[in-house]
Amino acid sequence: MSQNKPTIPKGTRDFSPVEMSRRNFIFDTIKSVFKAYGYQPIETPAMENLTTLLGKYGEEGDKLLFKVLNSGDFLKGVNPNDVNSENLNSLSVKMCEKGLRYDLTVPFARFVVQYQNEITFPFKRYQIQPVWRADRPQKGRYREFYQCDVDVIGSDSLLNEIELVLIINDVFGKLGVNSTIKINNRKILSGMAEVVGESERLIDITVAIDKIDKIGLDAVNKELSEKGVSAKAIDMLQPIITLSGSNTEKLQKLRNVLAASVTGMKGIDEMQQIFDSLQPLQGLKTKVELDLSLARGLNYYTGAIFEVKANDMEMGSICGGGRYDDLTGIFGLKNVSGVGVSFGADRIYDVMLHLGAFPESLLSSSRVMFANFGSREAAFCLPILQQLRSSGISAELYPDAAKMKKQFDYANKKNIAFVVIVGEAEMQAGIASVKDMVSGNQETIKIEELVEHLK
RNA sequence: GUGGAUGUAGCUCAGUAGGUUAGAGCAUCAGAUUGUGGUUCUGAGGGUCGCCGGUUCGAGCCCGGUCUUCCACCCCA
Repeated sequence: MSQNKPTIPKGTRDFSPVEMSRRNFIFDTIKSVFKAYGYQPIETPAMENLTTLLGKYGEEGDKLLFKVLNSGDFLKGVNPNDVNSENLNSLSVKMCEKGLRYDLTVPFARFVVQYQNEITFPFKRYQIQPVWRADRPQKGRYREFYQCDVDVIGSDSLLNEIELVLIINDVFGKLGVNSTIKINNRKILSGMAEVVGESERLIDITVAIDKIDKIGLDAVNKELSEKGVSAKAIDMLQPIITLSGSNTEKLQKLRNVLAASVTGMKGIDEMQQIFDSLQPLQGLKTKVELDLSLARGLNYYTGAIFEVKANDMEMGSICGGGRYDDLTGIFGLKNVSGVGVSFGADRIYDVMLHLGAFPESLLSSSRVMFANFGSREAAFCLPILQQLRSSGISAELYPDAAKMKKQFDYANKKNIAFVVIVGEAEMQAGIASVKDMVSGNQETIKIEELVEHLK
């Protein structure tokens, strides 16, 4: 018997009924939008083979993978000489053949390759499940959190990118979260690196300029220099990093700068096409802006890159994604391009809570509670409750014949809209006293008219 | 992984130079009110002061370690 207080692991959380109703509101909203665009759900296991996960998220990502210790003799195959801290990676692979998934995209790629003959392409799927990262927790960062992924795989068309923008717009519109979609293209970034003669440092360059909003231009230049980017190249990068104007103005300027790069020009064309298509779509509440400083660390992106930030609260990105031309290639299926985004439900929750964006109605459970006066009255009420329920009115009977004060208190705390009182007198007369818990008014209703009255 | 803060009742926090039985508000429960909540009044319960160790006659307070949460970096949803 442990005397210690029960706890849960660092960075994980329990969710109360109130929190769950809010979380479900987010999940249900997102799901309804995904369905409206014809996406179908899948699920994959919490654990994947470690070989599926390793090497997909960069060096940093590998470190953040939770590994699952083998069952039984996990030291089998481990040479005592191998046990030292310089050898942690190969050691952990010997003792752990499974790991918790780090995101939903890589398991999805695995899924697509594994079931390629049963899938109809283009395959539009959504997936809402938790993922785990051994990160150090802080604001908006958890070790267990939910991602809500939508992806189309098996189609090169830019219509998919456009559709994703519309989905993002719909989701945040329905949730009432003002946000901005930042969009960039990996090909433009490649073109930049190519034009300044630093192609092999693409990742370093993108990671550095990704920070411009946070640390400023000077610090970005310093970081570039520290990463070994030549002074000349940094100089050439300046007009690109600090590019301003409308989306099309930016693209125009870029055409001049990147004229020498075939890849870069292709990226510009792609972006132009996306913006042109979005132009005539009215009612797009969410701003879409070309942001060249948007890089995103995941190195499997090859085309468009998306990131969504909440306008009214400081929070990391609440949604992100992009196009990956060859993610399935590493699992043996070549030439299949996909594009998708992932909504961070937990961050969206934090933003909505901060903004007070959750509907009040989420707090109530039943619409109606019947007061309990004893077994005879309760028995009389049960059929009435069933009638209400079958009419779509959620109703409950207080389980004990407790004091009225206690029963009303309960209804009050649970935000129940009406309390129905059927005691001896009401039973005799075939009526019910119905109290509106918001206004405090109470009226007498015939039992037969209850359903109609409470709708 | 690096650096910094934090931890006292269910919650939000007091706690004076280390000195008897550690306090408040809110919440909970009971009563005032035997068929009426959200207002009021009265009373009650609830804490090994995150955990482990050290210094001291004596530690909530000082020291070391550890864990949690939070913040910055790294990276990211």
